[in-house]
Amino acid sequence: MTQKNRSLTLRDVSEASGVSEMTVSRVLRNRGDVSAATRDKVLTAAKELGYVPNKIAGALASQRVNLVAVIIPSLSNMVFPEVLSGISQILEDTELQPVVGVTDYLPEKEEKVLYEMLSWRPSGVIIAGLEHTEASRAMLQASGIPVVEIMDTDGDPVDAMVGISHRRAGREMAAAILKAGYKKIAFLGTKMPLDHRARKRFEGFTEVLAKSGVEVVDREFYSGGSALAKGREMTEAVLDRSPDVDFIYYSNDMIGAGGLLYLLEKGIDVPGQIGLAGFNGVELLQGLPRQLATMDACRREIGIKAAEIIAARVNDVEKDSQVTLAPTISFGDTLRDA
Amino acid sequence: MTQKNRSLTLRDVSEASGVSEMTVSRVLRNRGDVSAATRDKVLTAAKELGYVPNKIAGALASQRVNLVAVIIPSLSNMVFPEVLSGISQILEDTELQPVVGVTDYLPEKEEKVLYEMLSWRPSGVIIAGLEHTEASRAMLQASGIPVVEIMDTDGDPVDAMVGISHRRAGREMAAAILKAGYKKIAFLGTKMPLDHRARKRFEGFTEVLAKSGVEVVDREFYSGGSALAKGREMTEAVLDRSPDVDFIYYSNDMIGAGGLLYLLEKGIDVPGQIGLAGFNGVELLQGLPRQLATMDACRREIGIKAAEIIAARVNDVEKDSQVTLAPTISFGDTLRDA
DNA sequence: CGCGCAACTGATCGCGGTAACATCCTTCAG
DNA sequence: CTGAAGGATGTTACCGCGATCAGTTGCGCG
Repeated sequence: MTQKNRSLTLRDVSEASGVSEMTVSRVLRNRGDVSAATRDKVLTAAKELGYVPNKIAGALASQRVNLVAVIIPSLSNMVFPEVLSGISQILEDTELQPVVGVTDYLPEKEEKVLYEMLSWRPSGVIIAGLEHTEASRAMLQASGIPVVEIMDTDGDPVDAMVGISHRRAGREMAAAILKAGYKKIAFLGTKMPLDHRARKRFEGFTEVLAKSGVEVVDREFYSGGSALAKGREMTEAVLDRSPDVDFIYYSNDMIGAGGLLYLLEKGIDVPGQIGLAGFNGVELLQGLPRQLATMDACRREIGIKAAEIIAARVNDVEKDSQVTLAPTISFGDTLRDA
Repeated sequence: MTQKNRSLTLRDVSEASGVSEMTVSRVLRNRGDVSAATRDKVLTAAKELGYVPNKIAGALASQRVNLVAVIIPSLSNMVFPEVLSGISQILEDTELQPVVGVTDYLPEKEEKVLYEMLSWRPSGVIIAGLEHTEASRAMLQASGIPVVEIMDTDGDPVDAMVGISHRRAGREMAAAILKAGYKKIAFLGTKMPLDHRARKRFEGFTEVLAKSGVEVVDREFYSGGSALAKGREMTEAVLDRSPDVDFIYYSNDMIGAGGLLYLLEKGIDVPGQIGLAGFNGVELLQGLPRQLATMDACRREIGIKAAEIIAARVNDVEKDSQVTLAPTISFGDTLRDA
């Protein structure tokens, strides 16, 4: 209520409470010895004025910024908010705070976002993926702060790395599908150049199929739009084109769910006539008529581990910095369990 | 590659390029006149060193921080990422940058997050809802920066406000349901004290029903878990308890979708025997066997308008600062269109 | 030929804090 | 009674940058 337009400073509080700025600073940060009496005086004055410390000045003076940059491709993907929640959970017990940047899967935007973030001198960086522009890698390298690359472990990290092997995830799914006796396998996914992890899953997938002399009989890619609807459309398109398909592997659960709903509506026997599998294990989809076969991507766990590494490093503790989690396959009701 | 551990400053670049720090600063910010020759020298040196400007120092010196605090309850709700995307879209064309804080629907956490954000002296605040703690309102008030409260317009804003009237949304849905001839209406929603907007929709909803002498015959609330599965469970529970229900109003589309899937499985005639409606109009759900009746919450639009207000205010342009958008009902396939 | 102006560059100061050190009291053991 | 130890506070010197103002140069023009 008592506000001109110049924002308050320590000096205002110090004048209001009759002590030096330094003492106010000490009180507000709970640092050093301050008598109970002055502490109260200061606290009261600060509250009365509605003083909010200026972290900009504080950070500059102390050379410490308790922010962790978290750089992810998208927020609407469901996957990343879960990673974030793992990160937040851990950081909540520290003085660190996550700050999120979104790249829309664009390397140049990633570079821009990273630059922007680094210019705030965060205490650490958590960044999705191992593929970055030359410049981005250089910045990360040069930043001198802990960097954790997450989600994926198929490649060389700049520093630390936490994730799963998407190639292996693809391989395992392929193996499970073959073991269950499916032969005419189709793949439906996102446009790939953008999404390295989906690409790697596909590579692992085809690799194992190839070893058994099997080839993907059909494939279709989408971008944009409602994933559920796209899954439906693409499934229809594929069945139209290749009626003898007996398995469809989707690059994510959402389009898989669309496909599942479509097939059930058509009265097709799942998993008898056609088997299905997705990827991610999104909790959101529990509640479908059938449980889609999928593979958990350990999203929360990845966030947790990554945050732990950063938190440890910030306190100069070394932590195991190459963590490969093992995704587990869940057969659900759409993949015959061999 | 050439990195000890002390981070680079303007001085390093200035020494490397043989000009003053001030000139380097000008080049890097594209401000003032600098000859092409020196500009190149500086840019080269900066790139070679991998210099990233320190915004902390810059912000302190210039008293300008190009951040907009965006405070929302949750990221996993689907609704908020969409608002965010509207905000980003607008801010991308300015020098402003959104920074997101999440409150988990907890007023105390909101207060903490707000405090934290304000301590970075952002240029503006976009915050979900009109209900805040006393202290939060005071902080917003005292901050002296533009504040836009979003999503909801049933109440008094601290400053600007963009959203829809959730009471009205509830009223309109109730009217449509009554008009279609449904009489035995149940409500399924989230635990309410946390979510004021859901509460207001419910209030508006019952208000209109009451005017026609109709009362909600059953209700059920949930929290946590997979919304789809919860919708399924709750719907089952309600039908068990009140078999004569002929309409179910869900507080969000996700649980509505769960209910829809459940009813279809049970072979119940929708919307003949039982009608359904949700809220939000989430694009994600296109692709369900039937299109759920719903009401668009104008999420993207809200983000856009809010960001526009902030952007205008930052440039000292006044903008219409109380925007009430009109949600439109979409009958889909689960509500008889009277 | 010198003045005025534009184009460019540099020096100084201070943004709002904090680290580190200095100072002033107490208190209490010897 | 003295001095060491330590608690409570103040003083000083930056942190890295940008606003401001003060040069410096070159050039057109009267």
